Amino acid sequence: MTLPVPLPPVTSVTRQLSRRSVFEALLHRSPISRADLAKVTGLSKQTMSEVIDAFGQQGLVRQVGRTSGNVGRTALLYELSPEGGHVLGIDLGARRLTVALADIAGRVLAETDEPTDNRGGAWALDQIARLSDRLTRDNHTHLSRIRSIVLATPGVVNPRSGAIEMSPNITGLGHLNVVALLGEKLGSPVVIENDINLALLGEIWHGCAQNVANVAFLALGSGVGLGLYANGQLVRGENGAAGEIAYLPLGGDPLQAESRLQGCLEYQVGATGVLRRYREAGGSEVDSVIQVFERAQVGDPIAAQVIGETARLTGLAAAAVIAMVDPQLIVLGGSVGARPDFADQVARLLLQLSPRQVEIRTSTLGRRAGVVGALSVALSRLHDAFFGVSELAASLPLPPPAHGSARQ
Amino acid sequence: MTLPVPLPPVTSVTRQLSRRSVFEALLHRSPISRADLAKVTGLSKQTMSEVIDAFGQQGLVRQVGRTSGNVGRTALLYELSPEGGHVLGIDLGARRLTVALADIAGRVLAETDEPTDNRGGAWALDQIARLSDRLTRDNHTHLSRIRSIVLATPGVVNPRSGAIEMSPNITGLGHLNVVALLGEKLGSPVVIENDINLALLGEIWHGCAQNVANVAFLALGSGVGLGLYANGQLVRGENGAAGEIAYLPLGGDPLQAESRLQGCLEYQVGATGVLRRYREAGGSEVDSVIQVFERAQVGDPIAAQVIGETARLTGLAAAAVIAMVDPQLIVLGGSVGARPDFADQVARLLLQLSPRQVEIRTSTLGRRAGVVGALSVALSRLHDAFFGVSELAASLPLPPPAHGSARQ
DNA sequence: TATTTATTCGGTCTATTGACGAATTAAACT
DNA sequence: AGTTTAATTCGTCAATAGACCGAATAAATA
Repeated sequence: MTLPVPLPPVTSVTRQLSRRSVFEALLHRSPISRADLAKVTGLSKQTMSEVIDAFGQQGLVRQVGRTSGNVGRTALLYELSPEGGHVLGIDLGARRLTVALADIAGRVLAETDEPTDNRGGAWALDQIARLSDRLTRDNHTHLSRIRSIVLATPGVVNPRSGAIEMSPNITGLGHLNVVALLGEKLGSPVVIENDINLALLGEIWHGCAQNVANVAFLALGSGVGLGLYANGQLVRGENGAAGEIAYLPLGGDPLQAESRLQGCLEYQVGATGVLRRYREAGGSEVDSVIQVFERAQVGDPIAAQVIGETARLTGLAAAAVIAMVDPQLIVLGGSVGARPDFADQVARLLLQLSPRQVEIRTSTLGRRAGVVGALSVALSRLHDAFFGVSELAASLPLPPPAHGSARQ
Repeated sequence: MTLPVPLPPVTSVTRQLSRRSVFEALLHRSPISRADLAKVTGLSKQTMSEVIDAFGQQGLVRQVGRTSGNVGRTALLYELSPEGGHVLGIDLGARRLTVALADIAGRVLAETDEPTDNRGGAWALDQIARLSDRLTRDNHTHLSRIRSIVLATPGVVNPRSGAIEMSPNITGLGHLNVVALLGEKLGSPVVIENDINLALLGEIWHGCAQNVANVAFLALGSGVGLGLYANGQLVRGENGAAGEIAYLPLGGDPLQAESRLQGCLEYQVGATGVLRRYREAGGSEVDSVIQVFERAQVGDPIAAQVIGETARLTGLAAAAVIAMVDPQLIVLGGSVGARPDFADQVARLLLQLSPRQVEIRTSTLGRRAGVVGALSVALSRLHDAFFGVSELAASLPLPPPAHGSARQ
């Protein structure tokens, strides 16, 4: 165990670009020799040796053996070292708290979960700190070596301040400065992101939506929500409220009191909505949507009808998503949405609802999607902190209109 | 008039970055002296002189006078030269063809229009070539000096191939390879983009949506369409069909034949839909939506009711946009949507439909929006061709999942 | 021996720094 | 008032450091 890895010293832009492309190659092709790295990146062998030396001194890279069997001198092989830094992904759900640990190379080292402390607020934050501390210690590292943390939480997360603006399911979280408190407890920069957005990114990184630039994630569980990924970027919206489709004006009168309170769509397809409709249609006593599904499977016609209506409304929401953002793929997730029988019904309806056919898949990561997505963002943030060129990547802004623009 | 400007010779990445930031400063602050440029860009005076010299030799920059009145030596002032290159924006509408000319600094030099050749197809392309040729000659330049052309057209434009996939309003355009044909006629690279997307970009550049990162443009005229701008980027969708909200399942039964043919929403709020509803409600003989508005203004209750219903459905569509992408601003455009009386009705309805209030504005560029947006894209493409750093991808791609990822 | 890897050396390109002359205004002095 | 001096700013020159590459060379191995 070496000393904590220092931040890389300031280098010139061009060296930083070289470092960046070497890092990227190491990320995707390790273990790899310096000669191969030079071929892949287009840099010279000379530059490569310099960069690898610097990486080695920072603990970013380690040697892992050498080639054999080929003609010519054997080559030393290198890979990213776990010493380079670790990241934490945390999914703070209303029922379950999950924490996962990965290293800078994106290797998921461990994952653990337990029921969320139902006293909420500060207790939940304490619980996060405890669980994170244990997870790191159990895996030969320590909180002080964590370089980036991302927290998944339900509710609207302001993309500028990081504040949680609506968190109906976890009590007393909206009033806390979670970023500051958790950052202090854990000793690393913390970023908060909406759980559905992170579930989407999870599916994109390790799940059923890999290598896709335009995806929508439609989550249906106790509530309803949407994650949008367009042009290879997460769409957060101006206030972080993109994807809050509870208020989509579908499935009922959007002006009636219930719609305005809970959201028109969620009033119908949210868990309480499904149970209400089952009850009102004369269904027998149940206390979870899962039970309605079970009833339907054993032949309860009322349950089947209620679920069919839920699928119809979900299909309408999916059709709206397709019409508006034209994704290549829609992933259905959440405790209800991820059920294959349910997804099949939605997909069948979509055949008639939308003129352009879009593939429908069910979430492959399930409950893990959020925490995996949190890891992916934490990892990206760590990489950008080391090798970011954010100020360069943007397109040139156009000049504002001049006052004397010609017309004819 | 000098010789055609040669492309800049290949330079190193770091010099290219310097050139880029000098160009950007010139774009936004000209006329400006070399000393000020050095301060603004952070480069040294020495480097600045080298870059400005190179720009001058390429014809990108010209001297425009000198400072006076200040203490110290006078400074020479520089600005981008029109010799640096011109761009064309073209809006090929079903009724009107508009062409506009700008120089590399974003100065709009001229704009002209005439009725679209209603024979469509190849005739329209010939007409574009004629009008473009005339516009450039009338403004002391020539087609051969045009470096970038963007064409606005109704219909779905495939973002990868540039092919026009659905163009209901202009006959015989879908079967032509417009990019190749027009590029050959005009002698410059041509890019095609959906007219509503470009109208949105026009409002962002020179209209009512400046300095906003998340905007939606809701166009209501003969048809209905949407342009989305999120994270400072246009959302095109996987097939370029983002914003094709004709098929949004609002305002009627999305499964009925008419909805599946024309789109559920457009069947109601498109021009033919409005006229049909007015006729079915017993309204007197009219042949344009404008006339229905005029009737309503002089007290025709049926016309008022029909327009109110149109506004209600437009409000529902806007509410759906707000719920899904959370824009900071919605711009209403198109011959119907841009009417202030109509927009007021929509805005009033939105107060009740959406829990979060979003500003509504009407298009300030009107019919010019498309061509202005085309200019802005043409300009951005020219800038990127000169100073692009596209190979420096914005974010490092994460590694794909390894096979042996840990769990516990 | 042929081939591949890794290192060393020299050359080029770019950017920065500090010094300097040129040009101009402000202030001081006769 | 007119002239001289100081201060300030602009742009260039020369020297230097960082980074890259290519060629030559040494090392290792089938």
